Amino acid sequence: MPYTDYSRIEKKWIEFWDKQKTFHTDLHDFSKPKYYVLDMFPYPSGAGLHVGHPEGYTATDIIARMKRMQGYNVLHPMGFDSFGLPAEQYAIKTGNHPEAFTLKNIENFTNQLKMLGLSYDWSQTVSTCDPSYYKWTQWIFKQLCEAGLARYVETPVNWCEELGTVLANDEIIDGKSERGGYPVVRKNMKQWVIDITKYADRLLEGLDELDWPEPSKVAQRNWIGKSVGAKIDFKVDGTDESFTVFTTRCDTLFGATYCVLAPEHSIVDKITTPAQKNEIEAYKKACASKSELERTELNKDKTGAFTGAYAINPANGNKIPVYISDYVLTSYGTGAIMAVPAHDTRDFDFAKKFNLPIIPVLAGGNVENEAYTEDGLHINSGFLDGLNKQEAIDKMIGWLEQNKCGKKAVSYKLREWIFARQRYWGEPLPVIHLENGEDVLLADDELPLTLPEMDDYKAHGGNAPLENATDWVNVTVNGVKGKRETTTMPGSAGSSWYFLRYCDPHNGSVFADYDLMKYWMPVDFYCGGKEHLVGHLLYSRFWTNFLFDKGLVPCKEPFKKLFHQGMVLGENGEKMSKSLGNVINPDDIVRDYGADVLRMYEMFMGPVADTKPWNTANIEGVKKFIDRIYRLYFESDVITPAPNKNLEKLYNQTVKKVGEDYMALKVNTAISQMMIFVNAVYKEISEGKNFPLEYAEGLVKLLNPVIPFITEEIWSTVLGHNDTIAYESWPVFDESKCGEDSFEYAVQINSKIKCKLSLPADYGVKEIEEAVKANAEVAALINDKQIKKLIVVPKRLINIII
RNA sequence: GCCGCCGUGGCGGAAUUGGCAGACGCGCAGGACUUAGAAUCCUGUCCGCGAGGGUGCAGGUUCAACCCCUGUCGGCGGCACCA
Repeated sequence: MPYTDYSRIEKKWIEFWDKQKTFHTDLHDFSKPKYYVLDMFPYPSGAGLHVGHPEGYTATDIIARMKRMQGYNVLHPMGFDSFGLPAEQYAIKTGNHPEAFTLKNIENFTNQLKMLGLSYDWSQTVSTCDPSYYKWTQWIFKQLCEAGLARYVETPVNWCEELGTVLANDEIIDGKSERGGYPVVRKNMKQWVIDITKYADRLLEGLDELDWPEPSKVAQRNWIGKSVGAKIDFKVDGTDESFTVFTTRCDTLFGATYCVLAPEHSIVDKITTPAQKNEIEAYKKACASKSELERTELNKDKTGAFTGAYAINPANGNKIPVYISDYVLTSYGTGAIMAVPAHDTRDFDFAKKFNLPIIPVLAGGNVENEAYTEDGLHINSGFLDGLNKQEAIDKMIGWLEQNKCGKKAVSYKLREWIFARQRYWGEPLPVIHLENGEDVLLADDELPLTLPEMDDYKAHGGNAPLENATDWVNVTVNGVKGKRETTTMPGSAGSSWYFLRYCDPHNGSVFADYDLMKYWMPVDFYCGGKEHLVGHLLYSRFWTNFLFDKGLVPCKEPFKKLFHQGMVLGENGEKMSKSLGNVINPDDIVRDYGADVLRMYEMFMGPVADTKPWNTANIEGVKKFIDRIYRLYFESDVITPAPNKNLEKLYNQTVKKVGEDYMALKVNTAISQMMIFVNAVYKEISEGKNFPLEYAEGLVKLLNPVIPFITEEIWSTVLGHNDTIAYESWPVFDESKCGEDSFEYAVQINSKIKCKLSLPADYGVKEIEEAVKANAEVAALINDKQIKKLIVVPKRLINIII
């Protein structure tokens, strides 16, 4: 059966597209409106593609193909986020270079992607581990250094002994490393950080103008975590020392009955009284050795130690004790809090444990057994008594500023971006630490700083693997001896600007030409998983904003419209995983059914945005539909130029719906509409009618974005065209031919459907009312009851209340 | 604990966003073609014999609720002492 063997057709068109450079984008051609549609580039893992990849890639491919046909200049590139831990682990295990392994995987991925008929321009691809690419990653890092945003500082980090590296927060799950599940501890280390918090407000404001899913905006806002409050200074009684706390509820200051400092707070040693010294030291030690896991596990039970010092509550002059506790974090606010146990659950727990006074300052609760965290008018609060929350906050801020012991302040959850990994397989930082204590950046013409060849990729002790490359590490700058920085950049470095590089991927003198970016940026449609919301998507926005400020990029925001494809679950409704044995390999599906079937099936499963289970049985249904299309064109001779009025309306409706649904990535309903149309064509044929050439060509064009192989084959073989269908003009519809002439109204009596009534579609309310009243069937149903109300909605329904 | 998403036939999913619930497909049943099967082509298919009842459950708003509101149960994802 010829129509079940699509592999010949698919092979033919892959070669054709390659040879003809069908999908090559001339980046310098500004003659048409542009459309930049981008997938988040993959990490080229050794396992190859899984079925989740083709879902997102087919979705964007549909948009790219449609936009080309609609006359846009389309940039639809693909590349590889190719630095990363798996290649390094492979290198450690086998002693081979991670690059060779990575390049092999990239080749494999590329072949798999080509096999799927994705219309990427493979001559303009990008790979983050390519020195000609990471040269510019290093260059951008330099710009960040020069702007004072990248700094070499002592910071607490998540250290994983087993992996021998620092991990980002999102690489830790339940206090263990995401990879391998090894324990992670906190440790102070001197390393490179980038202060993304300087851009926190910009990143917050920028969200407003973006066409992103609202939940994704919410997630970024929460991650940035801006809180507006006040900083309040507390003097330490009997000393010249003081510390500052951050609070969002300065109005509860009268209820602050003690203060708590983070154990790492710099003032702790200065204020601790001799009598408390041992206790404080012991507690600090205990905290330092606590792993991330222990900290999270113990979050119910409060611990702490008394410094022996007292602070003065500026509102009422009361002497209140100062404690240290690890429930106060150095990394947020000022690392010190005023505790208001009456109205904060954590403070309440701590106060109960250490027997500290609890004074309610908000009316309405009972603070005997738990903190009262609702709102209430102020009590026990001097000049704030009787005020509500906002009034009291405003008044207190005024009072603090007047008395010079505090001021309005903002705090963010967003932390500095730790820009260093103790790994080999990443971009080297272009920095030399000189013996004289100076740190120097490499000159532009010394970039890229490439990775040295090594025999041993494993880290030893707490050192980065690059420490082993002594020839590379030890350098002399103007007679001064120095050592290269041996940590490398995190994975998210290279992926924070790759979308810019696609505008000009081969440029050797600048990361991307400004005019090219001016034309192509921003990305019009960006598709990728939700898991990158707070990492990659935030860092990319930050870098683009930064480069915009430097005048190097023409737009602040890189991704105008964002779309998340949903996850594809296994057939049992659970996440696909090797251990559950429910992994579907796309290669197998392509081999057994063909790429068109895989593409269409993945689109027909449900809306691209939804999480949905795989269902092999349903593939058969899609295959049948494609077979049906094949037979319609190849085995029937009903395609003639003559018009066929019977199909006119449905054809126009189909063109309209398919275009709309593709853009919204509700491809499933677009496909079902085309099934309806094909069914109607078959019906015409069975009645001896023809399939008009215009509609036959239109349908092939509508189908092409989803099933490019078979439609190219039909376009050339059956419809006799010499060139690719890819740039043929998109079918147009006539709105006036989409509507029905008549509408079948459901007639409800007391909101229950009783009968149907067919009326002309252009009838207004008045005409419908008259027709209803005149209708005998309706009259019989009403009997002779009184009509209390008559609700008529044209093209919807009729409801008669009696 | 907090934030976000989702609950519709035997299954994947539709429903013009407040207007005939179940489009389209799978599966199933019946028929045609066939010596027979496969493939293909028709027809039927939410439950109930029926009046009716149905969108996780219980309420509410409305002439009208899968859709909006309140509460509740269940599943998924993210964050986690953020002052």
